[in-house]
Amino acid sequence: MTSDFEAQLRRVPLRVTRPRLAVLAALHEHPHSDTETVIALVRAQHPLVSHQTVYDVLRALTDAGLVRRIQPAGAVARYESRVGDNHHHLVCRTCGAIVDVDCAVGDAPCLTASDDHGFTVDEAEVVYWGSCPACATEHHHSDPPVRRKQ
Amino acid sequence: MTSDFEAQLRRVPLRVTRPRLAVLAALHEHPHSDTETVIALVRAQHPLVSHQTVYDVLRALTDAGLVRRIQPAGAVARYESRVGDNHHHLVCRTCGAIVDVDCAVGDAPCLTASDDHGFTVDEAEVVYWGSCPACATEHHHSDPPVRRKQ
DNA sequence: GGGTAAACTTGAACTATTCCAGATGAGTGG
DNA sequence: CCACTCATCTGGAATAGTTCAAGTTTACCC
Repeated sequence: MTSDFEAQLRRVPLRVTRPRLAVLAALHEHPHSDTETVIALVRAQHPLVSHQTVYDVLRALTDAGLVRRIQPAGAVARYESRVGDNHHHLVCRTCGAIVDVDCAVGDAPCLTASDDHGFTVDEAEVVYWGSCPACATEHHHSDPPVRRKQ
Repeated sequence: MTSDFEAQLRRVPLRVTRPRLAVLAALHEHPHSDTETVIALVRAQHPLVSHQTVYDVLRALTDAGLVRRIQPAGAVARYESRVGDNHHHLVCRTCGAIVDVDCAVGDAPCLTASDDHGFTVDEAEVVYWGSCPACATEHHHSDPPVRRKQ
């Protein structure tokens, strides 16, 4: 498990450090975590890791393609370690929950705009907005509002 | 033109004020503007309008459905007055330019996820990422990097 | 083991946005 | 047409997420 993450880092290549292994492990077990959550998870094992290091690591891993940054409108950045496919996300407007959803129509149609206006398109990102099962059933209570940036 | 915006506000209903008319006019002539740009456009006619008022107006108009907020990952919020259809956007990774694109497959398929995991989906947002014609041809120069938040 | 660039720590800075309290004014009813 | 009232606007301060910068440590190559 750990050696798997080590191999991922060496393949990129990036130096193998404790903070990077801890971030990869955290995202593997808690997909769609935001930075604050990743910091807490990393510090559970290595209390002395600085927040700046986690920001640096997340950027390095994202640039290297080992993790993917997702940022629904009005929310903080979240990260996931599932990369390489083109899957999309369901996002709950109420509680912010995110779940993966496979691309509905395979790869190709997802990249095809009706008129590309001369753009060179390399990715089509789809976000399905709605309510998760839990929030849909109790939307009349005093919902604790999600912290949103917007 | 101005009376058209006035009618829009009364229909919602929202009070008709100079800041609101100015924001609607600004977005009508400069779609996909960010807040800073809207503030500048409004102040061209009404120099004394505060930035907080523009933020308030944009929120009120968004909540009322007269404008739509769009916020590509890692960028500041932008606004447009084209509402009511479900069109999508092409976004240039280099310069941040945004252009509208009609929904490729009509309405219904756009709302259909391959597996909704129990979510109640009310909107499918599609962002096509790539390079605009200008940036695609000169991507080797020292591109002035776009100010991005991420 | 020693050298070196990459990575980490610490602490401050920055930016977009929001919060707050008080002043103003648009719409309504007299 | 005038007064009332609540929505709206002003001005200023605060917040949160993220980034910048300088100096120290450490992973990797020889």
